[in-house]
Amino acid sequence: MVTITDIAKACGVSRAAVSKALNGAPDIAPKTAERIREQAKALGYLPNATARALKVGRSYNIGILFSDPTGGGISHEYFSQILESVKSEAERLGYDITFISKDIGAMSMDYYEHAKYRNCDGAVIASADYHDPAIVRLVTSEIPTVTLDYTFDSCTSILSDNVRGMETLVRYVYENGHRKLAFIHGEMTSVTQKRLASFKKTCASLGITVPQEYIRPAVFHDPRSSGLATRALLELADRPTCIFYPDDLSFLGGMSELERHGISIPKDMSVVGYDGIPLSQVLRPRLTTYRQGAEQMGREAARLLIEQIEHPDTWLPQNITVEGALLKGDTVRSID
Amino acid sequence: MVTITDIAKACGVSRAAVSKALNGAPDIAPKTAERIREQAKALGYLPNATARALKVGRSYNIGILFSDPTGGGISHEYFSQILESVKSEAERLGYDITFISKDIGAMSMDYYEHAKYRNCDGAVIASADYHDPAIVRLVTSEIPTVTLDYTFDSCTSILSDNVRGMETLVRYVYENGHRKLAFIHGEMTSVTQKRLASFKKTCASLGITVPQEYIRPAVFHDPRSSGLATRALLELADRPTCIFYPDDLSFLGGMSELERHGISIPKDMSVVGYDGIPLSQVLRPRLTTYRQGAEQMGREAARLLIEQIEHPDTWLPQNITVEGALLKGDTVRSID
DNA sequence: TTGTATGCGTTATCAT
DNA sequence: ATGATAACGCATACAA
Repeated sequence: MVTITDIAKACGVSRAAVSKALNGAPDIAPKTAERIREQAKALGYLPNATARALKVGRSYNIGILFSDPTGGGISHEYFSQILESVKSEAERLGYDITFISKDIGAMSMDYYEHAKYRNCDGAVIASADYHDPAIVRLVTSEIPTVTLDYTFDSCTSILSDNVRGMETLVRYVYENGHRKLAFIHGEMTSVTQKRLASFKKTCASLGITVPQEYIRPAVFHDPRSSGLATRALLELADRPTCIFYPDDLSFLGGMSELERHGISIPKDMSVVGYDGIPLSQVLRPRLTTYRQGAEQMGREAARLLIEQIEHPDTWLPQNITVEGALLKGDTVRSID
Repeated sequence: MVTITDIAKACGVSRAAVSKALNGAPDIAPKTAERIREQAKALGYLPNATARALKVGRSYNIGILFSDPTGGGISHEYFSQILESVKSEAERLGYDITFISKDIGAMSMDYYEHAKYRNCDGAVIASADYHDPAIVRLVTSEIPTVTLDYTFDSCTSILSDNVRGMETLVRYVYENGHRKLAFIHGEMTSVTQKRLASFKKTCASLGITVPQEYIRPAVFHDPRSSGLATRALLELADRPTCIFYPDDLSFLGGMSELERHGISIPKDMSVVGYDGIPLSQVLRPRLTTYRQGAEQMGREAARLLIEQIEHPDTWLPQNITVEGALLKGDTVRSID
């Protein structure tokens, strides 16, 4: 491994001079700096992030925390997209990203401890359970954090516009003549609460009454549970004309259940999803859904986190809402 | 930040004693060690991975490299699954993972340089293009590496059993009476070469002749290109009875194209996919496909990489093939 | 059994 | 403009 000491020797200068030249310090003679840089390149010098981090107290590394109790958090397309965009934006700004988890090897640590252990300059958090004390500890620590889809006081958050998204979907369905809307929701997270509240509120403002039995619980990203909820809805004496699913993937469970009953989409039943993942627009019929701006959310999360890291003095917590867009698709039929 | 120096002071011992006690060194009095550990916990001490890494030359951090020229590498379910399993196995063994990429911030580096910069103890590589000189440089460097779905000399690799997988699919289709098999393949990677060769070989051994026009190029994970390939197949005077798709996701493109032509699956056309991602079994009809053992591949990759890192002396490169399994699904019709 | 001294690679402070 | 030196937090060879 070639270090600044090697370069210093080769150039006949001190290590300090090399460090300055390589970091573009002003108090170094231009031609000397040039000579040093050439020599560094010639020797194949690479800065050592570890040594630098130890010295300057900044690792240029940000932690990313995906916590999903149902396992495989990363493998949901919505999360993957966020991860990918956080990653590329962070890299663009000179930061690497490392996953943060509990219990690394033999040592048992919580998220905060893990982040400290790795000297993360900050952390992006995407969690299904923001009540987890370990998450709260990290968020309320001195480590700069940005949360996704949940707001803590004094912590920047990036929010999907769940309220408007759901309102947009309900209105679209309403405009197509539907008055009997059923809603299958995910676990009772804050996201679900927002969507459910928006669903009810929008229905109310449109003069639609939603019977209690039209609201069914299921599990996010779990087609089976949404399939069961669908079956329950189909067993009702007075069936809905349109079913809202917790997310696009969950719709697939409903789809097969409907098919099993010989019910055609959208001829006999209209449906809408949520998320707008690429998959939803590849299906036939294309799913009517609401696209969350996952890439933009990830990008903003990385950008704001790094801004906070680099300018802690002028920083104020922000709650940014990223707008999505209605994807009309073909699964909502216009009825009279 | 509380360091071993603080603990040393609080306990009235030297920093060395603290270090030894915390690392369970044998040459320290049990009761002293106990006292030190208690004090460490009381003070909320956390080891500093950066300082330790600088000292011992090991970062307990492994790099993971996903390179997919078509962008968003992580967001394909197959890759996500591998990432998730590499991550959890590595963490179980005491390692964190960091993404490695080109061009981090202002500095332009290749993969090798990035890995060195971060002092990665090793790297897991999943690439679509193993001819990329930057990848070759990393693989042939002194950094321990494990490759997925590609074999380099003197480098451990984890391979999906593409040859057997394709053979299994062909035989299954054959047993269901099909003799006119079309094959839509992805980009000409080594994976594609193996699958294509296995397809042709198995067909030959079963006495099936595959006309040139039954072999169509497309792009992995790109439903549109597979849709176009499907259309081309449908325009043939002598249509195939079964179409092989490059992967499960690509099948969706074919599905909508078939539907557009009023062709029902599997009544009028049989199809098979590849990958066996969860999605494929949620679709109706369930896709006939071959499941690659993504979780197992990731786990093995992490396990073998860390074994190599920790026992470089007794280590030999291995090429491990992870077996998959036929998912029969419902998209291959039995014909006479 | 415990402590002292040293160095990992870098940067920052302070002389020169 | 340049260099000597110390320090970041830790682990280890060696001395006591």
